[in-house]
Amino acid sequence: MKLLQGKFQGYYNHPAQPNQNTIMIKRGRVTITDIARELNIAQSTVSRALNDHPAIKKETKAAVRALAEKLDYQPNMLALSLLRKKSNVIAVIVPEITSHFFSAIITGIQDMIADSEYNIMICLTNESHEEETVIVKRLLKMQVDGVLVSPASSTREFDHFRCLQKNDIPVVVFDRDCPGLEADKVLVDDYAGAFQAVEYLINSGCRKIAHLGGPLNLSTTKHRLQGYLDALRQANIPVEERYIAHVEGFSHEDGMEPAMALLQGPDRPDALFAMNDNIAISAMHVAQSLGLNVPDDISIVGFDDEPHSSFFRPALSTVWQPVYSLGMLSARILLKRLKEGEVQKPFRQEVFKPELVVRASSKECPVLIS
Amino acid sequence: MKLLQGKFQGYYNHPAQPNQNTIMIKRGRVTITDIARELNIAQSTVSRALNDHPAIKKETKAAVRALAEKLDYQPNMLALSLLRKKSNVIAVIVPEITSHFFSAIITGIQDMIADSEYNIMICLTNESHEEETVIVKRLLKMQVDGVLVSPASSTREFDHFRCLQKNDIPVVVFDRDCPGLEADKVLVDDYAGAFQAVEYLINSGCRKIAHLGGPLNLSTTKHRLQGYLDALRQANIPVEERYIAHVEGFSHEDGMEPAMALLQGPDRPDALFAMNDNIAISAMHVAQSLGLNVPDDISIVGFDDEPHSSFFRPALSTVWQPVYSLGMLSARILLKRLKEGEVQKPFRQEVFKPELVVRASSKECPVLIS
DNA sequence: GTAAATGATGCAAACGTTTGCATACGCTTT
DNA sequence: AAAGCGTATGCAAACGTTTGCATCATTTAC
Repeated sequence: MKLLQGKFQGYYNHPAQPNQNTIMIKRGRVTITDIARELNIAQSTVSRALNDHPAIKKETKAAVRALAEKLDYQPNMLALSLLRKKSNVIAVIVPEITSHFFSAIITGIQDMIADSEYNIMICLTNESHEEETVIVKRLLKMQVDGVLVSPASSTREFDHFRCLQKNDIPVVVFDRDCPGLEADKVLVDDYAGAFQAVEYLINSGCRKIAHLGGPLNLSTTKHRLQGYLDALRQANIPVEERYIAHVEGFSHEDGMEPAMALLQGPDRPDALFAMNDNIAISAMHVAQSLGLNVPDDISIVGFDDEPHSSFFRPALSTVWQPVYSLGMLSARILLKRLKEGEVQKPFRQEVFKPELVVRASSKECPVLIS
Repeated sequence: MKLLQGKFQGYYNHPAQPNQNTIMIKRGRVTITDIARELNIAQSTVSRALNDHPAIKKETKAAVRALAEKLDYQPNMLALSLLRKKSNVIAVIVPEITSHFFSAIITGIQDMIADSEYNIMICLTNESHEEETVIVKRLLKMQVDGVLVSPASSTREFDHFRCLQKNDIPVVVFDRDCPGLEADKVLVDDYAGAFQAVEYLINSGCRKIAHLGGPLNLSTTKHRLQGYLDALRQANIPVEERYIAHVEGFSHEDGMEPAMALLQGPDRPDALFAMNDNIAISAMHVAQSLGLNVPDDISIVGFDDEPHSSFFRPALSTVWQPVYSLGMLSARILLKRLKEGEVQKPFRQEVFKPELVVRASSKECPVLIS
């Protein structure tokens, strides 16, 4: 390997060198200049004709359009984006999309944005702060126009999002809050949802209520824990540390072990409030495999109300969240920001109310909650 | 409103006119030219310095890099894309993402593409042929480099995809086939999966086996139906028209009515093979609400093996599909095509084998299937 | 001591579009 | 006939990069 000798050679043969052959064959995309040449007129005339500029003669317009049609001309958005300094891309950063929760939010976003001028680019962080920052760097280079984000569970500081804002890219935070970050936010009142759920469990007669919670630095799960605690306090029920477990992830498997520990531990709880439906379901599964009756021996309530949750036996009581609307509103707010052109400081903060859905996995409640 | 008088005025004030004020304030993105000006050197030198070109002095490189760092310079990919005629964007066209099926495939695609040079753009068709064609038009304008697609259930002809190919954009079809379209394809042997499932039901003693199928122009559901039919034929069981229903959509709600019709009809079936887990689950729900015992009165088998399917009671027997691998492979094939630079005609067609997962919603089978 | 090689940098074109301004023509008005 | 105006078009700059070639100074070789 003659390394030093051919030092330059390899370099100058870099990807984009104008290899005549390739360029002639490859990428035969027809441009505005092609049409102009063919018709013996200026590019500018072609451009104006295609954009229906009033200063262009009818006949010219007709001729241009006919040829454009015939050659199947497609405008090159890249060129326009460069000129306009506007890529027409909105990025959506989410931890994952396999849960119904995030995929439904994204569907809401999509539907809102569908007939705007924008395209959406979905980015998955896999709950990793590191991947999140890498993604943000990329988006910056890509010159995205706006960003919708629900941070990874491992993210504790938000300088990368501030970096976006510093570059005049509006950021809208949804579902998972970024405390300390000044931005438009569309959140869910997780505290109220959890409080409502636990209050209901108490009213139905449960006293030993356990909680399977999530990562503590995540606003959503933190607030759910707080709602749980406050509901207990309000009813003068002492909080037992051993009734509170923190689950690592958000999927079924993650819930099994903690659920088993709780249910086999001393002084088994008579109710369980899980931080999401997946965990609730695996807890129910564990309970039933231990021979317990749900809800007679133990009431179980989840969070999210995934579409299949009503099909479990017993059907899962859970807290419904307006996922689709949440996506729609987040997108709408971002679109508005983009239209305004990043003036107007005051950030919006919208909070959706979740709603308890009582099904069969929890004991009936003699007292109606107002 | 003096319409004619000011005819031009309004037009010439179009969006991108160089409004001095706005341009000065807005979009203060620092460019390579800024760095060059600051350092009193040529743009080209800055560019080469940043790209570690060997012909640039160490000191120059250091100075450029230092300033780039200080000014937080971010390369503008739009400009590069225009120059290279390569947007570095791969589009993924799917009917929806709320089902675990497609979202898991997308996760596979993402993971494969994550540390390549490409970004992925996800596009939802909502099972609509029209939206699909609109999306393809957009992608063409955006100059995407490659497309992964699973067509909408209402799509019957594929000229829009051919249009992509005509523009040198490689297309990889996954899961749902596009018959007649010449392209790389990554599919699942739905026929074999269905055959296996129904053969198993027969071996377990069922004779009156019903099928809840999907849209007939969709390759996947068509093949599942065919597998069902052939398995019956192989066992010399006559095919009964009244045991076959076609479900409109793919979600729980869509399955309820057809399931009810089947189970309340004359000569109730003793087994049911559904085209997906959602439909299977709603059928199970209907059966149980009618007081039937699953699997003693009726065996139920689904398709997809969604993560929660083992948590139903009884746990759902179903046909597992390698969704994640399917996404990975599709993406890998596309990446390879992109690297090759669209030569080499022969298209690949990969077919994954699904696998029957027997759980409790179907009677045990005395004879082991080889 | 001159020719050739090497090292470091600059110039300018290219990618495809839009758009302010200039131009050219024909017509009316003074 | 000169000035003015409206209509239709062209010219060229701009967006931010990369890169082939030219340039210039310095060193090396003979």
